[in-house]
Amino acid sequence: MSAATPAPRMTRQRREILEALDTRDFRSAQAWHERLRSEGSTIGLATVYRGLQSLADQGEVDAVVAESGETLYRRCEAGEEHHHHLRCRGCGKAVEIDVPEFEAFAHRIAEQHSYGDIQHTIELTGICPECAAAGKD
Amino acid sequence: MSAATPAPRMTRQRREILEALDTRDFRSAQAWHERLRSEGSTIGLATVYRGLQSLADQGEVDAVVAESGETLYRRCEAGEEHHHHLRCRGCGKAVEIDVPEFEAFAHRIAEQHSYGDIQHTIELTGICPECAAAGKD
DNA sequence: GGCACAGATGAGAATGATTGTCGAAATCAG
DNA sequence: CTGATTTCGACAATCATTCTCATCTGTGCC
Ligand SMILES: [Zn+2]
Ligand SMILES: [Zn+2]
Ligand SMILES: [Zn+2]
Ligand SMILES: [Zn+2]
Repeated sequence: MSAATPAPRMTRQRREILEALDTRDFRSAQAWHERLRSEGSTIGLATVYRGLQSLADQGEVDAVVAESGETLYRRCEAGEEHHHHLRCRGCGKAVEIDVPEFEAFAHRIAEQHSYGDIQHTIELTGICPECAAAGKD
Repeated sequence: MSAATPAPRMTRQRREILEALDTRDFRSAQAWHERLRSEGSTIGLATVYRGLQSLADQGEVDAVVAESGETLYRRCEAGEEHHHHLRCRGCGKAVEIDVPEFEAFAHRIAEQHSYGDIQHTIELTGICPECAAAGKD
């Protein structure tokens, strides 16, 4: 391995993105961008996309693909382990869930079928109490 | 009840789509369209999109959203129960898997957090033996 | 501090998947 | 067959995301 990832520079924009990611909600890149702008930042949309992707690669943020096909992001607990979510389709609020024994199950199944380089997705979505009360069903 | 779903008409195009869906692979709407065209059909792209979506609503085909955000489709066994897949990221080939007790687990978690209208996604992806041999890793 | 430069930014164009529009063609009840 | 309704298909329009490229800015070095 010749190219160790060349640590991203800490620019004003990157810092702003990190600071904006304070809520526990999953939001789209465009939504985070809007928020940053509404708080006075002049950051560009492309920069938000690049920043969030880079942070996701580093494991600093979680990224999930919604049914609509758009990618949603939220800050991840520092150095947290691999995990899954129960996410609200209305507001993006999510809680982390533990799926005991699933990791092992996945590998067993993969081996049975001789599939390699396994990845898995487990996402639960629903409507949170607040959104339900607001009539989003 | 005024508007009961007005059963879709069986047109030549709809029949062609069903016939094309003979392999066990997950492919994009565009890929299925290409195949239909290459086999002489004059069906339009929008029609393929509409048809696949309609069939997915009826449960005739499975639809999954890939990491890229594009939606992949494949015929589902007739009247089959809700299920999940182990899919090859190289060629789309998939096998259906059984995830015992997960359905119950999902509902228990949802109730603990008072989330309603629960849906869940479990997808395993990997590289199948053929694709691995072809060097797609 | 001051310099050099690779990496980062931002405005806007480009892309690519999907959806909308609308006149023409097909389906189906009577 | 006839007319009401639905579906087609070509193509324009959307929308999220990526690319281009001229400009700016951390960072390592003196
Ligand atoms: Zn909510
Ligand atoms: Zn996991
Ligand atoms: Zn299936
Ligand atoms: Zn394969």
